[in-house]
Amino acid sequence: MNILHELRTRFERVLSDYSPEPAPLAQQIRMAQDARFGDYQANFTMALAKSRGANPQELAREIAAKVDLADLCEPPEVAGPGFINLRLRPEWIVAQSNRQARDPRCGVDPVAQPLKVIVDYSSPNVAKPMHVGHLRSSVIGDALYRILKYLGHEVVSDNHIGDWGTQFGMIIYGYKHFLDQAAYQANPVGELARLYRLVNQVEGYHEAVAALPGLKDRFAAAERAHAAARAEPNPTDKKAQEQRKKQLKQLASEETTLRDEVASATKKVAAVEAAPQLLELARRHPQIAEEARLETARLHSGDAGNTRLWNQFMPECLAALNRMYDRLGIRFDMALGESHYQPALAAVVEDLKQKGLAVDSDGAVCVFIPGVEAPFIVRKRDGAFTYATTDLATIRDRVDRLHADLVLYVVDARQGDHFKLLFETAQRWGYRSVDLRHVSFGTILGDDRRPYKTRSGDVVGLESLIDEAVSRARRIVDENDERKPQGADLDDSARQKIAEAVGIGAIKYADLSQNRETDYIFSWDKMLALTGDTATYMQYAYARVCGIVRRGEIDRELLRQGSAQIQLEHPAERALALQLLRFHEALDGVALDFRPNVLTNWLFETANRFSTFFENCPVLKAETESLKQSRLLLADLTARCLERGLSLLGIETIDRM
RNA sequence: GCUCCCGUAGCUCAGUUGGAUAGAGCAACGGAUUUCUAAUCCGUCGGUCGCGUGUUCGAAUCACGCCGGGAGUACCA
Repeated sequence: MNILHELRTRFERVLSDYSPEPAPLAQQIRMAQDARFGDYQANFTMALAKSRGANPQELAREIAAKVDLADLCEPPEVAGPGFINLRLRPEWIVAQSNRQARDPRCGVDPVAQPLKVIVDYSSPNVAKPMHVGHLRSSVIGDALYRILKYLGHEVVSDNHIGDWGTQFGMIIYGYKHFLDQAAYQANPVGELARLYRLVNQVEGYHEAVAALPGLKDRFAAAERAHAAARAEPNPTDKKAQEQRKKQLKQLASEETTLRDEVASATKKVAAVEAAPQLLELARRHPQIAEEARLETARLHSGDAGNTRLWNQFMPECLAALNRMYDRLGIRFDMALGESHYQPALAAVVEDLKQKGLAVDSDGAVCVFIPGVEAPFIVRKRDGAFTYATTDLATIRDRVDRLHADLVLYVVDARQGDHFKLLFETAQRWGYRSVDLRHVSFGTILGDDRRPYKTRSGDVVGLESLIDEAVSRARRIVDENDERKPQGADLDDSARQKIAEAVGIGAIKYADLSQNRETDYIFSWDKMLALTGDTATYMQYAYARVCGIVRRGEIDRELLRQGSAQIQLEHPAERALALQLLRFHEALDGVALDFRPNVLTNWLFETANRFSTFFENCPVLKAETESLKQSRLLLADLTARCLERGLSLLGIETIDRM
């Protein structure tokens, strides 16, 4: 039961007498912002009265009198300029709560018309170890997958892994020239990662050496230009002053950018020159970038040796990825990587050309979208396909074969331009019925608020992030357990299990609780915080219910099957029960714009209200047996909703902590 | 140059397609434990919602213009 939805439906029936478009008006029924205004409020009368030239308060009273709400609300009140305030009837809340307490789905009815949804997320490059940058896509995507599925949609998760790109050529080149056989035997993926980094570093070295003189010249020129502009007298005219200020700023920013580039290139060169072995290696492989590209090209054209290497590397790489996903509790229904679509790419380009969508330009094959300057390159000058081509082939497959209604791409906001072009091209190509959505999220920034760059060297690996989170959690678990008044009651394995759930939950929650659009500042303390608005708080509330149940030796299953009835006398009980009834609302809220933080908000509020209930309403020592049963049922329902809600975010619960 | 995003309390952020007196967490300070887990609860302090103009009954939210920060922008994905 979605209360909000129910109220809107009831109002809509009346509103159709007032407007040909009652739905948008009914949308203006909201949860009340202030408890004094009741539980829900209708805000549409002011706008409606305006368009009809009526008095809003009179209109509000008129509509309020017509709406059939008697079973679920107290008589509506009109307040202020024409708000209709709605307060739910206690009996109605009680009846709904009792129903919800017995409902295995926690009061969430499946959607009437399920959609076929494909959620595309995580998409790491198999050649490189996963790092914090992959976290957001993986965690947000997994949560959306679970939530949409729970709402009743037919959802498929797909890990569109990068297993066919330039990086593979680099690994193959590294494998052929720099392999440490013993290290590869011991830890294949670790050695491949080392090879990737090595090739990347040497490539970067040559690039930097080649670019440095030019960069230095440009930097010096920028410095001179900036100095010269500064030396000029300040004009007296106000407009000219502003213009000068702007110009100076621009020159300063150019200077800074070039200074950074020089510094970065110098650093790359210095790093290699500081290590004689590296330098020697670089000298022996002057064409490394070009050679690595050739290895990629050979792989793509079916070269037997490189294909054999690819087949040799892939299982190891995938196994390493899966170990990480296992630990994070993330699973995919399919993992169709770039290589999977390789055979289909030529046909995509041909088709685009035939339909007149793609044209030759500077030797490349591009789609041009009117109004957009940048081309959408589906085939490079050297004949290779790009990720644009792969993405188009993927859409074709997802629509033609999988019959997708909706495809979510959970990808960094910086790829917004790519998706804009991709979706536009797909439409023109004929894929109009499918809803393609870029579920974008903010960039991970460093502590200095500057974008967190993968190649900066200071990459925080996902593995070490998780280890750190778990060990921090373990320390808290130990401390807390030993401080218990009755004495510690957890053995080592129990503590470790709790630490895993709490630590990993903390990481996920930190990501999910933030509006996905905003940039994310990477901070150990924030990501691993275990007090306040964190997963731990919800897990703790859950564990407290389990504590009550344990202490009272209650069989929760039997409790639900029994005849106990929820009664809501104390304000804390009412507040909690009403909050629990809004579970469905919260999930619908997530689905509306694919924002998991709507669910984290709900969970936090729920745990909050439970804590208040816990302080004020003794359960096992309730005054009467029926009150005890009522509170047990309410606590059980709270636990089930918390457990369900957290699990929809991919966060585990533990019975004691 | 063009396109896009961001600017809310000391810090990190919410703010549900415009609603009533802008909310949390952290930090600071003060309380609460003979009572089901104090990883908690209750309270205090803290804000020209970057600035300005406009749209209207009503703006943190919408439009336009500034200021400040960031991202993307032809063959990497």
